[in-house]
Amino acid sequence: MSTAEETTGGEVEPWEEVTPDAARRLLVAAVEAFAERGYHATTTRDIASRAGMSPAALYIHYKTKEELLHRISRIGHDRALDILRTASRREGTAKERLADAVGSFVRWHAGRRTTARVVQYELDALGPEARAEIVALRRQVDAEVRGIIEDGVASGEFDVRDVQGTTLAVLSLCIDVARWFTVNGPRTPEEVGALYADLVLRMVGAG
Amino acid sequence: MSTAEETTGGEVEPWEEVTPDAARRLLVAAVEAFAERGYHATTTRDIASRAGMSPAALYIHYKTKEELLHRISRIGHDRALDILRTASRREGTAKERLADAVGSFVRWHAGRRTTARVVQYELDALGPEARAEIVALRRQVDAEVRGIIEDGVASGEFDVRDVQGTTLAVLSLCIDVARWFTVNGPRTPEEVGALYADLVLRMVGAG
DNA sequence: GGCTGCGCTAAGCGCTCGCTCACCTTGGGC
DNA sequence: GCCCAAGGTGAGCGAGCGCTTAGCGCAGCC
Repeated sequence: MSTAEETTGGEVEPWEEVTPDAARRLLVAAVEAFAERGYHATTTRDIASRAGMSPAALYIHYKTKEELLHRISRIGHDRALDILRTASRREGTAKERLADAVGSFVRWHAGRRTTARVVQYELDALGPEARAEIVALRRQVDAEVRGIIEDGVASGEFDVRDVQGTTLAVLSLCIDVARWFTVNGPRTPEEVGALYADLVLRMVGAG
Repeated sequence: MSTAEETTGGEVEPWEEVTPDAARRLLVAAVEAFAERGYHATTTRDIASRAGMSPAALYIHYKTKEELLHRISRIGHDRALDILRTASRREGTAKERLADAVGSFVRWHAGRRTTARVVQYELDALGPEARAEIVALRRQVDAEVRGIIEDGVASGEFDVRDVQGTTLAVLSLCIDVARWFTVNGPRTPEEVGALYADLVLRMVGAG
């Protein structure tokens, strides 16, 4: 269990909060389809058939295709935020906390790449209200990383001229992992996490 | 003119190679639409009406909607590669060349964000042969950046353990600019380019 | 053992998609 | 002044989309 936790960057088997079982199967199918082809290129028939059900079954558990994306995005952002908060609020120096935050955040983007891809790149497919809700979560993600960097600057551990710009760059680096990472590649999520943590420490002058 | 060149990261008014005029207007309209809503969410009617033409006019100049994306992606990648090659082959130390490459590459992604967005994020919408052609160009992009980093390591200017991994991270950082940058934001393309060049030099141990 | 309600399916509605086709307009050559 | 190619339009085709509806099978209760 704890091994699996480490390899995925935090969670054993996700979506356990989604019930009943048929709703979860549909949601998992939607994550895979959205990650592979994108939200707009995915049909409700494709999602249903991946879940082993008829097209109409989707509408028993979800009002629209967009509600599926919203649920996925919401749960994914909650999880991402949880990962960063855990790293941010542990004991230790700012350097240790930043390395932990970047390492686990990157492991999540690499290890749970299908989810991360949907979460990070399908935001624009949401309607205005749903998008506003998610954007608020993203601001909290930004605040969490910025907080660690500010702590490091205050304690003298870090040497950063533009805190907000550096925060943006750190998150940017982590998020883009979801775009290029593939399980067929030469690196494991752990290796990428360790490399990126090291690079980020250099970026803040603590390498 | 040279001012404009600097603000956009390299080019004054692009797409000049696309003729005749109607074909260029359609292509520019497609870039805007694809960048705003994504390839699959864009309709041929939307593209044509942005160009001030009827839906059927598109098919006089392009065989399919996908051919439009292919042309955009090809020209955009050529331009991106050109920017990196120019920086890579200028005279100067590896440190200067890497700062120049990252600075101009980032300025292009920020200043010509609509194009960059399509180029970097709509690759999967291409068919197999077209995608293969673009993937080859991307390998050349990677090689150009890796070359500079290898030069810096060889000359002792850089301290990099994992050259390929660091190359990936540098490109990743630059590319993700196209995802988050907005003209309404607080930073100009020049400012982001300068900040990112500085951060990248730190990543390679030359900050 | 019959009834009820829930989860699901088969069929299909209305719509919009990418794309086509028959026809129209226009500017240059003779 | 007439012709024709090039470049455009209006109308619409077949297909596939998101989503709905009528009804089926079956587990649980009396």
